[in-house]
Amino acid sequence: MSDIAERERTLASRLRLAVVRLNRRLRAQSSGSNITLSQLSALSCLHKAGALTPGELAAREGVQPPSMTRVIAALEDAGLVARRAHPTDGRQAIVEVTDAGRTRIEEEVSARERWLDQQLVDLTEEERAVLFQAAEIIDRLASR
Amino acid sequence: MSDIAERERTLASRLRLAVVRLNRRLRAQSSGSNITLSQLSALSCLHKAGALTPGELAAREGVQPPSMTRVIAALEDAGLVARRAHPTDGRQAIVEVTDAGRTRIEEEVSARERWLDQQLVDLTEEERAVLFQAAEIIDRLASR
DNA sequence: TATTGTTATACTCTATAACTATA
DNA sequence: TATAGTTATAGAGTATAACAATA
Repeated sequence: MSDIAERERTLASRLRLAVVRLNRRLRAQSSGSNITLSQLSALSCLHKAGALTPGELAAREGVQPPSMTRVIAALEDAGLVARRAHPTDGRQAIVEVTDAGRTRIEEEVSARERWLDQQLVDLTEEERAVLFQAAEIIDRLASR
Repeated sequence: MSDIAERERTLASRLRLAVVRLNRRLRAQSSGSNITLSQLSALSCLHKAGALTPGELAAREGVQPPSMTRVIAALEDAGLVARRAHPTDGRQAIVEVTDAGRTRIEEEVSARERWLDQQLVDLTEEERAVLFQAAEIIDRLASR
């Protein structure tokens, strides 16, 4: 194995472990909160996009449609999103964030990310800059 | 909210989404494979550390003892780790990787990380350097 | 009485397969 | 017949609470 391939294997291994561990910590923050991490993620996505069909939302979040069905149902039960009919295609639906959902996003994001926020404040400016760039790169990887 | 706090909130939000998405992709690679991502992670940890008690292993992986009990049981069933008695404390056990486990680590790591490896190869040298630094920072955050 | 580990139980997240309704 | 979405089912991953064995 060449040095470059070896370094990449090490990078893959390190990145995998780091991501698995941080994901675990982030999910653990959900205890006692109102909505789950997946629900918050989908809600944020809808908030940015405006309104999407369930299929579009599943594609953007990178999950299969049945997984998104459950997330949407939970958000709808909580009154945070609403469905309306698609104007031209009776099979599809349009999902959009309600006023209550918009209010909740701000509350939840700050509540759920309090732990992470605190960790980030403790870093140096340079370290935060690295994470900012890394987040963009990782997002690009995971979207492919 | 100050500009710095706002930027940190954005960073936390971006980092959270990136980590959730990459974690999902990494777990999805498990399909068709032999052991799960959690099992591989514990196995790699034991491989590096030599031999650990279940409690030590749980602490290093950042999970609760009952979660590690299940992971160890699966690895033991597969013959990849073995237990032996603790020399001085009858309550504890020593878990270590078997020869079969050592062989499997190399196979699995390369098989499981093939997807991630390919993504990393497609990046620039600078992007890989950012991820390398980010992995260290994230691991430090998640360990606290 | 304190510590280590396991068992019992439950919930989140996600997938695939099968089904329904509409195009 | 093809597409969008849901329902049914299953498995991974993890936690807390209760228990057993040993210190």
